[in-house]
Amino acid sequence: MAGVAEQRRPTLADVASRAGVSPGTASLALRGAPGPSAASAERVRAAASALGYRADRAASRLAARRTRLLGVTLTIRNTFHAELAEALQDAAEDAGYQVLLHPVTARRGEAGAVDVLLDSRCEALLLLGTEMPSSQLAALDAHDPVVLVGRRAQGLDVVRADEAAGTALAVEHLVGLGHTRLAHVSGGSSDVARERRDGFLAAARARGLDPLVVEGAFSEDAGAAAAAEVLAAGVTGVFAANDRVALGLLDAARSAAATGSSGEGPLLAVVGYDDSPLARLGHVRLTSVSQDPGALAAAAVRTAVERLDGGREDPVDVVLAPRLVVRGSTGPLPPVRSGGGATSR
Amino acid sequence: MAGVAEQRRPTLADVASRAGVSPGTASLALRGAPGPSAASAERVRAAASALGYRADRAASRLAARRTRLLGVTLTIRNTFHAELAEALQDAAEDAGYQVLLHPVTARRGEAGAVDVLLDSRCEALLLLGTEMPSSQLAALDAHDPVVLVGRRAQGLDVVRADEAAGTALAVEHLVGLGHTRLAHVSGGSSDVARERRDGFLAAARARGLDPLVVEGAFSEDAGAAAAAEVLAAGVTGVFAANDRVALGLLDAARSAAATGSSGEGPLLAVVGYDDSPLARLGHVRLTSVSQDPGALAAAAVRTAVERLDGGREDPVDVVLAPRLVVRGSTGPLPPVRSGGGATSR
DNA sequence: TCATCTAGTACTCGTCCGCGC
DNA sequence: AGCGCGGACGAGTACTAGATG
Repeated sequence: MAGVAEQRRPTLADVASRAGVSPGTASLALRGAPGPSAASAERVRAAASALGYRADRAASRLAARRTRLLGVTLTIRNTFHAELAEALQDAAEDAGYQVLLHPVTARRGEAGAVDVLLDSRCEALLLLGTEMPSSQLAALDAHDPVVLVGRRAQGLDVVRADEAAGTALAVEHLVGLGHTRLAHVSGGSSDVARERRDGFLAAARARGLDPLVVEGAFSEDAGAAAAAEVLAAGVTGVFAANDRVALGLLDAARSAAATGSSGEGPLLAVVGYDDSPLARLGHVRLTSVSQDPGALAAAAVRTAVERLDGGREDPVDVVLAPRLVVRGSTGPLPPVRSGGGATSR
Repeated sequence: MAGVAEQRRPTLADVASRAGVSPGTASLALRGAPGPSAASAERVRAAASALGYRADRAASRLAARRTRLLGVTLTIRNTFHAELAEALQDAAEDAGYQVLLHPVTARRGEAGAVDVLLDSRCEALLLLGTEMPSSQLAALDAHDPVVLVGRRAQGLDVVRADEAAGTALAVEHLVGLGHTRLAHVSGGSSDVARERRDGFLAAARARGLDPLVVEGAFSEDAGAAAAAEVLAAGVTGVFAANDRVALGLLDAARSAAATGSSGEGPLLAVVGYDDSPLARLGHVRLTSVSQDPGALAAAAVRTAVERLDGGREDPVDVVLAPRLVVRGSTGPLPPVRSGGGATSR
């Protein structure tokens, strides 16, 4: 249905001549910059809207000699990344920047995404959950500020959640509910998984407990696989390495309870990690540690802007306190639940 | 850690002079365009890589008088949109275009996202699951080609999955397994929900069945709420309006089975819709109708490119056949399952 | 003479800057 | 001083005209 009104897009020159001013004046007026008188600014605005003028961002950025663009790479299917990206958008806008998102795809990979961002002259790179080797990261950072979100690296700006604190929150919550037989189903051997496991052990032992650790992975299957051992050990409170593990665990525990002797429903109080959409599912209602994407995003933008506008040189490591989102999957000991799995609301 | 090598980025002119050719020749050589001799092309490439030159995309687009940019709006938290976006990236690349993604955020909304894309001079707009009024869509389309993905609108290009066919696939699958007492838990009153309900009724009746329809919504809670009615009616096979509904239903049915008389596990075969990550969860293994994001993305790009490069004027309605992804949540009648819910693998 | 290659210039569209009024 | 103009500029591409063999 296009076709008809195929005339050339109006340019700034068109607006200027219609308003009877020079392009320079029109540019200032449209950006609300000081200079033009109120009267000419008004005439320019009127002309612009009459013509349906919209500034060409590519041209603006070229002429302005800076782009005010923050490049963001993310694994777009990762819902946590998605939430971060959304929050970054707002945070960047507040700082007078614009976000350029590029997903990491199977075909191009992270390096491909970064290339696009660099070719678009992003002034800084915010990498969500990057898996690039740190030598490459350092090389990038030598040219443009790089901010890592959710991953650590020597000598680079990092914004992350405090894993130990999040873990402690979970343990504290379980203990507060009366659970003393605790277990952790780990996420494997990655940095993050290790931090959570070590944090769990430290927090539990600090409370005089002798907790169980079942080695696992960041998957539902790992959680399900750990269920038998956890139940056999008489554990009542579990801290899972993340929500997926928690989900598998809950599900397996529920099934075991259903087929087993007591028909009382799940006997486990389970805390997850990430506060993913999974945790919010109506029938799951998983208590989970939230990394607060809004706060992480704001910190990431702030970190980049400090480098760009503030002239900071030394790398920072911003560690944010997570918070615990309590839902139905954790209850006091002995668990008082309806047979239906999640607690009644 | 930046700072040190803060010299000006090399430009095409730098590359050209180092290679001893004119900028025009260098430009052609770097793009692999015909013109330069093999020898000069090689010299240009060498100079470029020696200098670490990367063309400025903004400048290129400005000079080229076209951007070859496809603007995509999406609800980034929506995992289906995320999968589409990823597939669009690849499809666009194959067609010689580049995708510019802009998430719809709470703050700016769809109109805001579209504005950014238009200001970036995207040549066409691919809107994923748009909720814009069709008058606005028509206005956009009058200026630049608009392709709607997953939503219908008069007079506009549309790419979507065939809901009726997907529904029929689900019914056929259940009937093929021996189920004759079928039910559908609907998704409410939206267009898509209605198509799925009507498709279900038509497909079931075409097989001489008298199916049950429980009105619901696109949520786990709706699925859980429908469970009692479905079970009481003696239904054995359910087609849920989407995966979330299916999940709620499965969970409630499983709980009912656990507390109820027979300890045999879920008695329902359930088919979902969307083949979302939810369906793939290890402990869920939900049979689901897949809209095939790869195919949708390819069709969407093709549709846009036909308008841009092929000069097509009349709107098309591309309807793609969905496919059924069979997993553990559906089994033959009587269901032979281990007590653990999902079938053993 | 003709195809190949190349240089040079015009151009894209805004923004920045120096200068006059 | 406040306002506004004209033109250079940013980093490329398109096109034309000319040189080469």
